[in-house]
Amino acid sequence: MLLSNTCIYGLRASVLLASKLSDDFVTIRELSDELNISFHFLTKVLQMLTKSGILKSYKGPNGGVKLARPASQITFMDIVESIDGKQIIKECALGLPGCGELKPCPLHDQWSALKENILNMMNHISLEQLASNRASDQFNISMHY
Amino acid sequence: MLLSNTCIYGLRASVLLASKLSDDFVTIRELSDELNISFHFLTKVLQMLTKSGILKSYKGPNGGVKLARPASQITFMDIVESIDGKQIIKECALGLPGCGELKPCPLHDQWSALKENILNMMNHISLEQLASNRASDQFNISMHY
DNA sequence: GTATATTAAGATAAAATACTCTTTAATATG
DNA sequence: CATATTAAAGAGTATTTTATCTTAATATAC
Repeated sequence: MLLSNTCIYGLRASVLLASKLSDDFVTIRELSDELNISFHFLTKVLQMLTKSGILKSYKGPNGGVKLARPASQITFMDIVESIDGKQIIKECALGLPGCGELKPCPLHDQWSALKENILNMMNHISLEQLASNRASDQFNISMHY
Repeated sequence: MLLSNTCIYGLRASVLLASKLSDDFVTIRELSDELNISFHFLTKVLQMLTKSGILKSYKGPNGGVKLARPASQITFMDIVESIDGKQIIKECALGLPGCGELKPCPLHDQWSALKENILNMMNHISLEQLASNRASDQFNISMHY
């Protein structure tokens, strides 16, 4: 599994937030109900996103969370990095110490190519695209034998 | 991280076995020393591969483990499935219940394409190729924007 | 058969991840 | 000010993954 459960929860909540038309704060309870995720756990996850500046939060009545920037300016990768960290994809699949351009491991070239594809996807797809289900506009991935 | 640590250990040990010229059994101690992995833990990992028929083992003096088939007939995926199971790559990155062709989630198409690439690589690269560092012969992955 | 080499199996421990519960802080409303 | 609503913070539990240690089983050599 590439992404942690925690990260997937964060992504799903963020996409849901991006799909909301109004700019009002949305309560975490509402999100957790819609997504069928434990309220308390989702609270923890969204705290991470708030701390990293992806969400804004507001306490008290009519409070909740909302995206801190327009959905078009938040990428899939922003969420992933904020929750799972920058090193989701290891240098190489075999995790060999010191694997790199200089001393590539047996799988280095193939892995690099796949890694690039994954990272590109994450870096280029925005919450807006995910929310509007138009993510596919952006990409054309192919593989030749 | 796509693969578990356990799985990566199994892969590294298998590639090392595939690189041995003689058909003798190799002790797990020798493998763990060469790979710098805890002997006891590697023993557990290789037990999985033995149980699933990828390795043969032999107890006692001159015992050890060896590949059960020619390295050309064992794929990267054989090892991965045997250790991390068949579901390394979830249906879709967002892990939405019920995501599929019928009711695709926002990321379904992109994810499917990447997934295909990853699975293809794992299914087509053999231990022989990994051991001889000729894995790159097989592939030509590209991505267009 | 005794000693030695080796994997297999089981029991336990440590660390990371996933999840829950309780309390606190901030804000709004009357 | 009192009450209600909400996120933040903290403490605790459960599960999974990673790792270690000990004992058993199997084979060899003498």
